[in-house]
Amino acid sequence: MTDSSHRVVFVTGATATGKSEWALRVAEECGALIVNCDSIQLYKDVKIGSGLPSEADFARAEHRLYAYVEPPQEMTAGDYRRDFFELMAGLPPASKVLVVGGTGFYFQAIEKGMFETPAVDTEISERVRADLEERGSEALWQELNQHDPETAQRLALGDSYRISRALELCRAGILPSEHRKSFAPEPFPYSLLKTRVGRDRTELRERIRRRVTGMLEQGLLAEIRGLLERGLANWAPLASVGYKEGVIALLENRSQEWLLDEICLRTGQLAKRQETWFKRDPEIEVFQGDSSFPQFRDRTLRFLRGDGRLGSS
RNA sequence: GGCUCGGUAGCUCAGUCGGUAGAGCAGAGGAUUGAAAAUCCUUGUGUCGGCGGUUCAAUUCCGUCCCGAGCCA
Repeated sequence: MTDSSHRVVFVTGATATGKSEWALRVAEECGALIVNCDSIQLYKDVKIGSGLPSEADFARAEHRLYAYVEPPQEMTAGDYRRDFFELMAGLPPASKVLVVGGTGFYFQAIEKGMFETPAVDTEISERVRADLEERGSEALWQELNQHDPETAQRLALGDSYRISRALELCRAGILPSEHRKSFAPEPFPYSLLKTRVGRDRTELRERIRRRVTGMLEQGLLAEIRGLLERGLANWAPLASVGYKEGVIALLENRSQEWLLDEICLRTGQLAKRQETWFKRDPEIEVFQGDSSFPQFRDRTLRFLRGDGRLGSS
């Protein structure tokens, strides 16, 4: 992390906006490296449903952090951050990097850093999960409120996910609210440009439908069946959009039409959440639709070549 | 053609023993610090199928017509 001569562009955006293709074209032109920032494309053996780039696309530019995590291993934002900086540290000086993906939380993890909390015993987290099953999220919220009222107040009673995590820390003797308070984001160590590929909602829905149709034709269900046969039903990626619905389709014997509609619906909802995340950051430059690709291209190329910004640090 | 059951929010439906109506889903907006493609939060006025009648008052009762499903001819 000491070499700060790399130049990094975040290419963010909702799923199916076409950000991979945009990044690829820029990479081809200037020899940039493409780094994944998608929480599912990190994993091996979830090619079709995660929308992993094709072999042909992989051949167009150098790609990193794609399909490298072996099942049943699971990643966290912290793991991703570690892998990202390890990769960056190993690059030749003055590398050009395009970080492409739709996982806002992971972009945040590399840009701003994470709270430094010690690892929690798996025993404790398993206990919390079991308690959640038995007693429900409100009961856990009550317990959290005993330990750390400040954190409890921030969380909705139904937010089982965050309540569990916070309670886990409390039971391990850590106060989440204190970590939050003492946290100071460390500056990103490289020159950074943040972009987002925007897309009109109706157009995006059409693109999603086309893409999901393609996934089904390529054999999404067969891919899922294979994963289930390997005993991976509880593996995190199988809970993601496309896989979750596919598992239900297999178990409940649903029709292809049902599955197509269901995945399109859930993907659209995912896209909205992704947009909400990225919209929050006013530093992200938005490029709306195909007609603004030329501007995107100029902006990113100039930045990567180092003549786009005066005295950037 | 006759009988029966339906026609209420974009969809599926609930409801009003007559005082102009509400859930789930969808949609929209938002949150987000170690599972994040996850997990949550906020948000519901619509000629209650059309037209007539009864009534102070009808989406609710009555008549009739239209549409859908089923049964009988």
